[in-house]
Amino acid sequence: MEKTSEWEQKTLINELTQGKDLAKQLRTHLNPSSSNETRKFLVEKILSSYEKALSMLKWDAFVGEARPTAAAGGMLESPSSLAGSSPRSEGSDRDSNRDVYKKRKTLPRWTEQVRVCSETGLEGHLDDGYSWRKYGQKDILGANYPRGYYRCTHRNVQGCLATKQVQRSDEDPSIFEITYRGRHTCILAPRLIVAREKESKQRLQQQQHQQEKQKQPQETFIEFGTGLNVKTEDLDTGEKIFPSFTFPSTPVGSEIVDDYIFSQTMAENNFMGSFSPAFISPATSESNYFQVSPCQMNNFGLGNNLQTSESDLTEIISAPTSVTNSPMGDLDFSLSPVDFDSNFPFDNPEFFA
DNA sequence: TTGATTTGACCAAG
DNA sequence: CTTGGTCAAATCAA
Repeated sequence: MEKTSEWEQKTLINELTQGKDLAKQLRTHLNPSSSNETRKFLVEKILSSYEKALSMLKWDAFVGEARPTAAAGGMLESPSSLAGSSPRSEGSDRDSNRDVYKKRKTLPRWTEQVRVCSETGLEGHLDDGYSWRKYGQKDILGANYPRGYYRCTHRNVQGCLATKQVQRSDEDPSIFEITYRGRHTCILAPRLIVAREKESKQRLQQQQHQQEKQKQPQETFIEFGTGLNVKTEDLDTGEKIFPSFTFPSTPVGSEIVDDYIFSQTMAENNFMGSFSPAFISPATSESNYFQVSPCQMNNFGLGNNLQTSESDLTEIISAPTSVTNSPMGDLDFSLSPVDFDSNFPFDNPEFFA
């Protein structure tokens, strides 16, 4: 269990650190010789990083709140706090998989409203790094556009229960409202994220090279531009969403470590000190909602997000226990379950080897 | 052939 | 009843 939060912390820290590094990058690009595109791109990436981090924090804060034992530790969740009793256990009466309907409801849910500035930028945030598989589409009453239903590609293999809904906004078709449900418990996903990040950074790198050498700004690079709203809607159930299957600690590592301009992260591990006290007790299920409009378009009136916290903690998510025994699960133990602390060797390539 | 998408049916909740 | 969410067979694509 704890390893999940470990992973999340790493990802979180990764995002924050990345944001910091990107900000540094941005600072160096404030001189007039740098192109506007570069700066825009950096801003996008920074916002994206912080947005991800905040999303995670909201989730973690919720978990901490819902489970008093962990509250003190907040997202830093001491391993012992959740150790003992896993709420699942019986799972005997789910003969039909029909009661996924019930269980779905208990998953955490949050919404991102993604504005797409250009057609190609569309993929910037709609493709969030996870691999999704569409499993349905439905016309929604009062909506001009159908809602698409996606679930994690690795659901069957790894029991990842994450799903998302994508709905195009009526008024502004460039806005997509993406509702996420559940956290990814799959292993591949984080790698994909990293891969993507790396990808985009490399693109930035290329971009910079191009600009420096041939002064040839390219539209494509800035089309990441999205306006992004995130609200945490339903943080119901403090139950263990991640039954017994957790991530290995690896994913954030291997690819990040290698290259590029953002002397990636973790090297200067003063991060812990900076964020732990501040984030321990964020206002949980309140309108944790932020909005940015990097495209400098007008803000759209999405500011009032009613939080309908329907927390029926009675529902227990019992993901297939079999997942625990999956081969992937072994990875779980291949890496030391160290308590995550500020000395976590992110910057040590060997750790991820 | 395998994996993803489409799409109508089905189910639960309200 | 209606509606939103999911399933699963058919279909498409690599």
